[in-house]
Amino acid sequence: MRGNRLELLQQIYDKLFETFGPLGWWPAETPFEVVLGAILTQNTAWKNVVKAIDNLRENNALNFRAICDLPAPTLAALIRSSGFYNEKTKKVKSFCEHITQNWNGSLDDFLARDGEELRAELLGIRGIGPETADCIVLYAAYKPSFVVDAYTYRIFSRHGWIDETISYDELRNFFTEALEPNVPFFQEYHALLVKTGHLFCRRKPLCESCPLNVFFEK
DNA sequence: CACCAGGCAAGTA
DNA sequence: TACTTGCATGGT
Repeated sequence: MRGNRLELLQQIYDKLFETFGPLGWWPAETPFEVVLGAILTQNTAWKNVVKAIDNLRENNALNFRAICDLPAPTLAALIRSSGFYNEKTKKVKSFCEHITQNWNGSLDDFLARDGEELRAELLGIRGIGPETADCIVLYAAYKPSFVVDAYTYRIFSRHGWIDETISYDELRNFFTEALEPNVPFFQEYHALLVKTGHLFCRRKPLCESCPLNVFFEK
């Protein structure tokens, strides 16, 4: 595949969208649900997160105030299925405390700011690393912040498009330096990469039927 | 049975 | 700065 990076990234997107799209991420009803899901899915299969979210909903706890008021052990029990439940309880609580103490409890105000400022502030909260921060900026605040994850590394390094040892921010820059910032486009691109990784980039035999294999030829 | 999932932080050298 | 380890359930 020759040509510049923008061309390559656009062609990859087009191929994946033609195959799987549109996926309509993030699967959530509210920005707060996006935040919860982004934390709960850290190193965890999404299927197990859905159970936790459903549990919260059934207990009328799927909202900011309820999560703030729930005792930690109770919250931990409700999100048990998502794994690392003690750690994740602390993370969810620390996020809520941050909003309460710094934004008078207004998640809307917190999310309404400039994307880069928001990202930096998110990274200062215990339990929110670069991927979780970018998910919140992109899917909860609707600001263009490209999300990179383990599948992005695998897909792009196995094709020889990047060195697998580059940092998160370097891989993120690989996309944002070439692409025009566009929220729906970034949202769908990340979803398509996760879908592709999930289906074809787990074990090697599966790679044979990956739609991106056409890019190995030219 | 082993291995992995839509990471992150803390500890070590 | 660059590794390593703990966190933990549930699916394949």
